[in-house]
Amino acid sequence: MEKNETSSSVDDKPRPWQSYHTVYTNAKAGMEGVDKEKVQRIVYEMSKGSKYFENEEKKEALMREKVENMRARCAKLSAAELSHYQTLADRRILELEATRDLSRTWLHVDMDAFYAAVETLSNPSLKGKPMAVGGMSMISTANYEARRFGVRAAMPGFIARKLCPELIFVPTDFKKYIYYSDLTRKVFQRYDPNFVAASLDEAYLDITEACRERGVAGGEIAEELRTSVYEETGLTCSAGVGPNRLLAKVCSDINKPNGQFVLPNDRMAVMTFISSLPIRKIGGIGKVTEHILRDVFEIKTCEDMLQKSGLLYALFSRSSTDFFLSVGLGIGKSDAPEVRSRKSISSERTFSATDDEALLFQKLGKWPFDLQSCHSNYFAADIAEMLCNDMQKEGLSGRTLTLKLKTASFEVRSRAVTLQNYICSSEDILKYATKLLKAELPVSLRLIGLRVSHFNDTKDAAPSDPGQKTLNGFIVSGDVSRKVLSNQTTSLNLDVSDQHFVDKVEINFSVDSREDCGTRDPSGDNHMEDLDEHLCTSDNIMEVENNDGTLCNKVADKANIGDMVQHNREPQQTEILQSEEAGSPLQVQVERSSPSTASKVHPDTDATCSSKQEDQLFWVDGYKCSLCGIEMPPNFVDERQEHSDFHLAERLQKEESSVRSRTLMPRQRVDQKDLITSHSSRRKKHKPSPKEGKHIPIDMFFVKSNQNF
DNA sequence: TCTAATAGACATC
DNA sequence: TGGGGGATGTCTATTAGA
Repeated sequence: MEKNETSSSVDDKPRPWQSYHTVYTNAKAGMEGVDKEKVQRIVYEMSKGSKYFENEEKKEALMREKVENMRARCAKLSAAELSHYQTLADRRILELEATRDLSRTWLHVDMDAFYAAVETLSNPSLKGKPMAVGGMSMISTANYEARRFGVRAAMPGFIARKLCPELIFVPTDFKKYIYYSDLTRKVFQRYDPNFVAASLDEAYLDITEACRERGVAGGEIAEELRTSVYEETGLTCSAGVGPNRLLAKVCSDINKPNGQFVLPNDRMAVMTFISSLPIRKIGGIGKVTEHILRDVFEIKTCEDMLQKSGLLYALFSRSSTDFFLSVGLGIGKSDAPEVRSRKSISSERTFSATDDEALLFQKLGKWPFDLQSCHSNYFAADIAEMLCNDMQKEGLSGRTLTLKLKTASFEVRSRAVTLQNYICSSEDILKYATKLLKAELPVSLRLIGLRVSHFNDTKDAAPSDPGQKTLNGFIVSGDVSRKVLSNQTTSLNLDVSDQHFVDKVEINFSVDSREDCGTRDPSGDNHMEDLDEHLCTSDNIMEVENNDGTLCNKVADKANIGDMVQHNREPQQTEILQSEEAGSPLQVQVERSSPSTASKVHPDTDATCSSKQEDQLFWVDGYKCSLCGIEMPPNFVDERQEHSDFHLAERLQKEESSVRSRTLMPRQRVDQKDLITSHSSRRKKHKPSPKEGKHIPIDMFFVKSNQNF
């Protein structure tokens, strides 16, 4: 619909790029004179046909659907209903108006093109030249010279280079940014010791007391602060002064760069300011919300929110409506923000899309013993380990693990499991993450992420520092090694902002909190150990494990037993396949096999129970399938078991087919093949959806499994 | 009916 | 030539279990 509207214009030439909505053409400071149509066309030309583009189109279609649904709901509202909702909305507006606080003065400081400015400071030859901080895949910041070409943050480097061929790319260097950020924060602290750092380059200051003590207006303080920042860092910043944080932030953007804007603490002034303010300028209203509000309700400015308050009240949730109406009134938070503790911690990596299952598992976590000599790539990435490191640095343990996946077609999925006990070790994270990932296979992925939430004791958890979270993300994307990350994070922990947080929260990173990490839950019961029992239901196997010292050996033993048993499974084949059809976990059957039998057979030497030696599966060098070459580490017990089962079923089918082929007609042979394929794909694929029902929590799954036996 | 868990979407820097 | 980030929080819808 919108496509049709925009695909032709005055001269009737098709302009398909006009319907490709990207953030890249949005107004941003320094982009006022940009030829938007040119930028849009180049971005479109470079994007079309790509998987990313296709996904964007899908998202666009979904958004249109949302708009249509909402329009339909609007149309269904009767006059009586509308009047009812208008009454409710009017009442709510009065309630919100009563909360308006004009007694405080907030200052929002935003450093101008911070990373780019710091880079120019340390390399003056960049001055006056278009420059971007980042790389070919993504840029973090562009200086104002580059912005004139349409280059901006969050734009892929290769598109930026197309827009501005002379663009200079500078890699991110967070040590520098943290150093300069610390300098700015030292200035901020002089005006508000409890300032709120929103990121490395942004902060909110309550300057009410500073203004009162010195008998000056907010604008004067802003001017003085900006001068101090420049004198002490050589960097410019912009500032906004207003009665609350929401307005102060909007104000700081008005005279960017190196400027400021003061909104008086006066209701009329606020309402006038708000009346023509585009909704997109408000923090919290992004591309999608703007689109919906504009296309469904014709809301373009903040004032329009009040005009359409009845409809908003009718169609949005209470919290969304409250937010929209507050925006319409220019009301924001003006009290000291409560210190929020961190709610989750995560780590994710983007890589070249692959459906190589071994590779995907490898991205998730490394094997718990040294295989470097076997396969150097196994240490290329290790998300579980990185997450574990980050958690340990902050003394966190949590009981919900979420696996995030981005498919080759840019579709984002998440799969979560909530455990009965808290985890923080990389082994535990890897164990559950592997289960979650396994259930998604086969799949081609370009990103894997892990997040831990539901922390052990949120009261004692570290407060979230937006500066740090940003830092983590960019350091990793900026080709900086984990070692650097570690150092920098440590350094940041000691910087001004964090002292500031520490002052406020009295965080306790005591040994106790670390002791809570791992497999022990607050009650003192060790559910994780229980779970291990469920995982490995053979008492005999447990004996072997309990007598064993290290985890590595435990895992390896488990795996070997699985491998060994595999070679003895031929007589049980019918039972195994039936069991699987019934939904029973195959691994349990296998692991219940007698270790004494297993111990007689070595995977590499077994030749006793196969009719055909060449069809036998064993793990070359302990990790590579002898039949198809797929690589799976020994601690991937279940995966290896399933893999073995697959080959076993395949072989049986082959043998059966070869017998039948002597008597079957060609068509019947095809049917047989279909049968195998469908069976095989059914066993591999399990992709639960909200509609289909919930994931069984993993620990519950194993408890149930155990009960079955 | 309330609550917790899950999944996806959206937003920010 | 191909190449489109990472960390975190909030909200909403849906579902299942207590």
